[in-house]
Amino acid sequence: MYRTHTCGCLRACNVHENVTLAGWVQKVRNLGAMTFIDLRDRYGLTQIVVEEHSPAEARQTAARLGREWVIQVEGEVVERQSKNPKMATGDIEVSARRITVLHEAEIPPFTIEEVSDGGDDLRMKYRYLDLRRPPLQRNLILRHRMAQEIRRFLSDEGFLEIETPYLVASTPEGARDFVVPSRMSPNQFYALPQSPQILKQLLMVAGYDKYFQIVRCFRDEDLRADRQPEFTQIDCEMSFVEQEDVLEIFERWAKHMFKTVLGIEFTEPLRRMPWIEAMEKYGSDKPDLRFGMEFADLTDLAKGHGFSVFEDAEYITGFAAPGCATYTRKQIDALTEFVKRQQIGAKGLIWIRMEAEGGVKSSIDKFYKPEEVRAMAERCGAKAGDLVFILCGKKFKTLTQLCALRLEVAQQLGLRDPQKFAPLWVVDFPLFEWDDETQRFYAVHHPFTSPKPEDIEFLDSDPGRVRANAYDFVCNGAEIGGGSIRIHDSKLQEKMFELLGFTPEQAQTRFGFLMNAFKYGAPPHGGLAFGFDRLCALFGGSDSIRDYIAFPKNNAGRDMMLDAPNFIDQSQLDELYLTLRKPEA
RNA sequence: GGUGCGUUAGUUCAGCUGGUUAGAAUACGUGCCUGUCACGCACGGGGUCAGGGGUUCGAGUCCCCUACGCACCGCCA
Repeated sequence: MYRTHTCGCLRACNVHENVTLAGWVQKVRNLGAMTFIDLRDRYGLTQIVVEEHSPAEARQTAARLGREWVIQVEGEVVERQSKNPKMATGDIEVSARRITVLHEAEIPPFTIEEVSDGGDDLRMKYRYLDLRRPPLQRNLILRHRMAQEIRRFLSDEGFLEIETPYLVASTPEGARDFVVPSRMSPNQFYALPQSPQILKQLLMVAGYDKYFQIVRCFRDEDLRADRQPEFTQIDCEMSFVEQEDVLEIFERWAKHMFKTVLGIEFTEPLRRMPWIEAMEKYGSDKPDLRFGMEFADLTDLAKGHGFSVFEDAEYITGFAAPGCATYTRKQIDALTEFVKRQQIGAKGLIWIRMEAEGGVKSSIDKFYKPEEVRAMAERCGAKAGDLVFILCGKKFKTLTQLCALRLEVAQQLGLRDPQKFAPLWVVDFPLFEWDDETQRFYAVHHPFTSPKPEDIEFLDSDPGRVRANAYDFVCNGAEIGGGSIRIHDSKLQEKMFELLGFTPEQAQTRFGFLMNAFKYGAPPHGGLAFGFDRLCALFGGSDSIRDYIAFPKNNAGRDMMLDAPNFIDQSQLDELYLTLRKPEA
């Protein structure tokens, strides 16, 4: 037996017990006649002490130990002469009788402690060492607990966990597929699923009316801090439900997660915000509601005074930054530069300062009377001491730009508190989105999303006006989940394909198996999927999902530890009838 | 496809308007130390300044290209 206890469990009540521990040497402190060793496993740290009266062999072994050596220690639990209140095991230590080296270790490339000195790429390359650190262990333990709670809740609600295949057929539209060549069908390819969307709808046709799966999904798109090429979804689908049923059960689920995992209770119903309201008040379909600073439409107040910047604009909107009237010219200039950066693209930033003494000062004083400026500021909800920011231009572009500014200001004011949670549903998404470049409508969600019944009459006359039975679960400015009620009527589905510019033949080739399945009796159904990695990062209070995935990929989609992707042998290529081509220079 | 920032000791970083032998902290090694827990003290080893090209009497420092990393825009039905 390698150990009788773990490195996290011994307490004062264990004093005088003879124990055997095993783990990694985190640190050795040699004081001459006595040596202290911090021994680590995933349960914690226990201090080992080797003293002058300890057996000579134990003293000799202790003298040669290095960081990260794997050792086994036999000894007696003793009360410490000087306790360490910062350690869970700080009241005791193990006086070593025998130390066995199970494996020597090279000097690690970075320190493996609570706070590491290693940079991102080094920690990624030696991920197995980084994973020894308590913060990463806590993250993976959190992930495990969340997975357990998800399964418990959904299983109790009657959902069945059913696996769907990873080798499926490629369906263009949507994200780029990862593709897998088939040896047995030369020149043909499987695709890895972007999500089990169609398969879960087929499960509904098959009569499994409550399905869920914690499932890996694959998308060959560029990455971000919150985006990985393979990621995990909590994928759910239900039959004989309307939007209200789906929202009800998953709102209870979300509250269950907050309560059981974080101990946070939401007693009120979650806010449901129509998409258009989210856009007009926050400039985003995933508003961060941890703080206010709502936008106000100033178009009518601002126009008609001969200020050409406003006269030429389609939409004028602003918000009040609380307590920012004291911002210096330099700070405002920096924010102006921020919105003018290429990635945001505003032409300029207009400001109104509501001075604490009651005066009003603005960058547009030349064009407006003080009471006109004050009226604009007050519509933004500004009070004395606040600073109002205004942008103008094309409506949705301006709103998006102002959203970036709102988040930046909130960041500077420390309002994006990771310990605070502001969940909500965003509902009533538009069904279609017009693309200027290709001059056609695209499905905002996917082509199986059902329109709101009351908007079906506009499908032909004004497609842009049609709202969808689609919904997103949003928290702290991040889209955590989303879904829709699906179309189960084949006539309506055909109409959708037509509006999206598919010929009946194209629709048949791409989605024929789903359409054919529907012919045999499709129940009304709908569902949603949550991004599990994002949910873990949200609960853990982090913006980056990488630290919640045991073996993540880097910015360029590479696994720096395995050095994947990589070249394969010519014999493997031959077997697959593949030839390679040099990338264009 | 694009933008920004970065790459100097094992590691994290400093190195100003170009100018003698490139520094600090930490890690590592050796010695001393009986209550440390960020142990302390002393000494020591450790550098292709990412790679290539250019400007210059002279480049870690300025310019160009390439590679790599991070963040973002596009993209992600």
